[in-house]
Amino acid sequence: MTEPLDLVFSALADPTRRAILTMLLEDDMAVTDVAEPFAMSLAAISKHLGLLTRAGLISQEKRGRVKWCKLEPDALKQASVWMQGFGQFDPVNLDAFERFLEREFPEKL
Amino acid sequence: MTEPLDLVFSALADPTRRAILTMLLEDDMAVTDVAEPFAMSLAAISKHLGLLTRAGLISQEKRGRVKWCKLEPDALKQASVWMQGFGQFDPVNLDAFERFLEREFPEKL
DNA sequence: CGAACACTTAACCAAACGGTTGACGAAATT
DNA sequence: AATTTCGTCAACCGTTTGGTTAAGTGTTCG
Repeated sequence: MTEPLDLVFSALADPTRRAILTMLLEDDMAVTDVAEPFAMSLAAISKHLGLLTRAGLISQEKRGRVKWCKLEPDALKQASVWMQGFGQFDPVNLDAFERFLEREFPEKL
Repeated sequence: MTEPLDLVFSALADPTRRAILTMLLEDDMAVTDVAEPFAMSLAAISKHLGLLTRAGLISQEKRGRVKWCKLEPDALKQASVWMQGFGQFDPVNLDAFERFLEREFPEKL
């Protein structure tokens, strides 16, 4: 019953997890390094990373004894598309943007 | 400690609440009408609406004995902006879009 | 006035969440 | 071989969440 959007949005609902994602924007990181700035146990961070992985927002790959965490921003795409459905996020004007699309990228439509 | 983004994302994490928002996209609705399609009590829906209101995603105005629910899509904006920070959601090309903005709406930049 | 309608609130419940500590396994170092 | 490092797992704990039912508050209508 648990849809992908449920996983993604509830993953994003926690400030620690959003901070982790922001950190991973810079570069891939080991679990220990992800945990370092936070005032909580490594086990807690490990759980957060597990949740982010289940949501598809990051991937984890073990090389040697260190497990690398990698941002998977594509997982945000579906959530972003859902929100776009509510419109009005365009900084300017949707009609003008559509005209722009037709003019500049007719092959993508 | 609870930031606005926490409220918005956790509000969006529930499929019932997302469905309610989608319904309100059509038109403003009374609480009873919002509850009608769902297989749960009116009290449960009332709680969901309270949460959506606290998150700023809807507003409620009582006229007579019926309380009208209105979508407030602006509350999604900050969340949308946060996600945009992870890039790659632009359907086309961000650079081209920025050039478009400068050309079409120089006064907004 | 009294009854029906539109909601909200309170009390309760099971399950999930966010954190802890402690034990553990697997890889690297010495 | 022994030890340290990296990370997960299990058990536990208090709080929050998503639902229930039942009672209560207004508001409208007959």
